[in-house]
Amino acid sequence: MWGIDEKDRRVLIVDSSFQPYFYAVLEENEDPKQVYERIMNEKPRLPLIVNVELDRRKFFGEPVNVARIYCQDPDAIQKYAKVIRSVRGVKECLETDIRYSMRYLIDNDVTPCAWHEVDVKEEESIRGVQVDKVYSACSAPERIQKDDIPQLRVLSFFPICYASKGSPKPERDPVVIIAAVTNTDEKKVFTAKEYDDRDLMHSFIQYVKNFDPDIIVGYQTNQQYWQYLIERAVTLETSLLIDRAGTWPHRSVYGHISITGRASIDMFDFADELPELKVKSLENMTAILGVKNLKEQRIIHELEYSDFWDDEEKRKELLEFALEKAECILGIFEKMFIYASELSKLVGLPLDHIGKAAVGFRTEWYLIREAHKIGELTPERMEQPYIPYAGGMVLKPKPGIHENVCVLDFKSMYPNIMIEKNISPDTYVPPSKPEPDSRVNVAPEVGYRFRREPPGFYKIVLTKLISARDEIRQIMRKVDPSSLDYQLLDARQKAVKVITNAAYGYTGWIGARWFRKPVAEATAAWGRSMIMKSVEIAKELGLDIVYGDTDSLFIKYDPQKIETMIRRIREQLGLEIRPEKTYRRILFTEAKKRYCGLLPDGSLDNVGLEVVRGDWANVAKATQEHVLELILKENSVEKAVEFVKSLIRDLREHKVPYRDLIIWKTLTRPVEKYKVNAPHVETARILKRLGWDLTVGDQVGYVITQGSGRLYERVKPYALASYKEV
DNA sequence: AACTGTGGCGACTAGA
DNA sequence: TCTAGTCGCCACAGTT
Repeated sequence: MWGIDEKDRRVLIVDSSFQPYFYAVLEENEDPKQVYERIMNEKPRLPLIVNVELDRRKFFGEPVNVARIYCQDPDAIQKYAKVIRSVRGVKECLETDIRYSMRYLIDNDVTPCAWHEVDVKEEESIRGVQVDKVYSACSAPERIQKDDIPQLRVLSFFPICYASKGSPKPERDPVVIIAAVTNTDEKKVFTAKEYDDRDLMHSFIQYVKNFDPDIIVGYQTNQQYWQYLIERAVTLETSLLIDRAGTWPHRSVYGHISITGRASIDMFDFADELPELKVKSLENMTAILGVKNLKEQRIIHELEYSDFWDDEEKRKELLEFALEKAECILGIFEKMFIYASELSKLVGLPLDHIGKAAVGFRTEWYLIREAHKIGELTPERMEQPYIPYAGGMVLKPKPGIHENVCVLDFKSMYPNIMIEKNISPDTYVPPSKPEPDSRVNVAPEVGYRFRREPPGFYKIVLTKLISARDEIRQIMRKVDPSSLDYQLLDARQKAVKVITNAAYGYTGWIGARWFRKPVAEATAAWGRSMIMKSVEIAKELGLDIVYGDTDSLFIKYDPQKIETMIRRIREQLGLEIRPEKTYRRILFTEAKKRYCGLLPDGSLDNVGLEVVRGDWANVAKATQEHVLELILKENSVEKAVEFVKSLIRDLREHKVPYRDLIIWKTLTRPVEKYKVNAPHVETARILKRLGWDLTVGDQVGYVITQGSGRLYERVKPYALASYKEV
């Protein structure tokens, strides 16, 4: 364990007492002691087994006999489990694929980014290990209540690779600049001697060693830059020793690059946490987080790096540019750090893994920890066929403009349905099984059964999450909103909310260990039935419903009747529904999931319309937004028409900024795999021909040039077109 | 040759 | 993590 102690010393604690293990689940009709003997008989073939213990656990809620098999070498577990599986009386082996490091954290309830107490003995420092103290653990670490954040040393860096032709290639092209900025206000720019980056690499490595950061941040470092630096170091036949243990950065789980003893964080991985961030560039993320306005940011396109480097005059600009980028990255880190560490604490994945782990894995690691606490075994991951199921219900909107519309929302609908009906992977009663004594809840439409008692795994976990969030929000009310404490609590409740919301989707994910399609399907079915029943209640009261989506109803405002409706829903359905907001005026088209409403504070709520989509040019989005404003706020269609006319004039006269004409789209597959000639695909093909590497997830920006013919025949990458031809 | 209708692809958002 | 839903564009067939 790499950590920081209360005196801000960097420490390494080695706990050699921990033994990795896995479980063998025993057949029900077998005598556990006999199976134990049979397992022990295998010992000569499996010499690394150190101990076998019999125990009781639960698997999908069913009590089972298990043998916990301790194995000296974690790498041998998979192989050993294979042998043990064939022992008579062993049904299956479980938890064989839980990494040793995670096993340690879970079993000792050690939480990353949190304070713990542990009895230690000081040890001699280990060669090549860069810490203040090395200890061995004499006790299991114990979590303590302490929220202070220690003084962390953070280093942000931004490299610039010279590209002689297309994308830079590490075996050919040097790293010409590395800008580094620290949270102690040090700024450094390392440069190559023309095209020789040997010294640059050495001095950067030396600098990192000297500053000894706890956290190294960058942008696109996991996918790009670390790999580049690694391969570059190999090409130059130098070493890249920048960690605290004398090893190279290495690729680890989820495609993350690990730096031993430090947390290596790629801020790009956190771009998904910001839904309003459409084009995931460093510039946009910097702007959206309020670190620096777009207009104040220097722009040098990747295409131009080599031109700037080759030209002595412009080279200075490139250096300043790199430094600015490193500063922006540090700024982004500071805005996101608290959230990242709260998420890490909640889920239990280390800070450097949490960003790269997809939502499904975050949810899963949270569940694995909770399962361990209640003696529930974690299922193995299994291949599942993909079969879709029916989800939420969307009501047809009444097109046109409506005045005073109130939105009623069910509070955490799916989680609360799962709690209320005890829907869980372990409470599901398959058709082949008889109805248990505890009786069952039967889902509407789909007919799946879930036993009512005892509380299922999901009910336990979701109840805990929901009440945790309520508690945090209670405390927040008493805290000064501008304080650090408030930020901390807010980040904490957001992290809890994300995991709570993902729980339903998780059970329907075919990659999930706890995948049970009936769980997801039944939850959605109950959701549909709830909303339909609510519509009935509203109709009985004579309320006018103009729209609804999954867990919400849009109703013409009528305070008394709405009050009655809320009460009836609580009494008859057992769920909480509440007024979320009221629109002064709202516009629906004939389409579902698309509308624009005017809120009491005068702001517009744009839902689903082009305004909020990332695949429209800025000029189109801004125009739609303004038109909606004129219609909803000023009630004037004429003004809107006039505005559009003047905009078209501006467009023809090239008065609209070039940047606003670019259309961005994401590549969802390798360029060769596309079946159609879509504009963004054609753009990608052009870039590829010029030597630029494009992979899945890359965003391409293009403009449509003047002329006639198909759009894909007229596209150009935005950096390669001139305004005149657009 | 120019238009119209339709099915499929692809990207993205709304809601949990 | 899931499903529901929209919309633009392309490709192709059929009509004017």
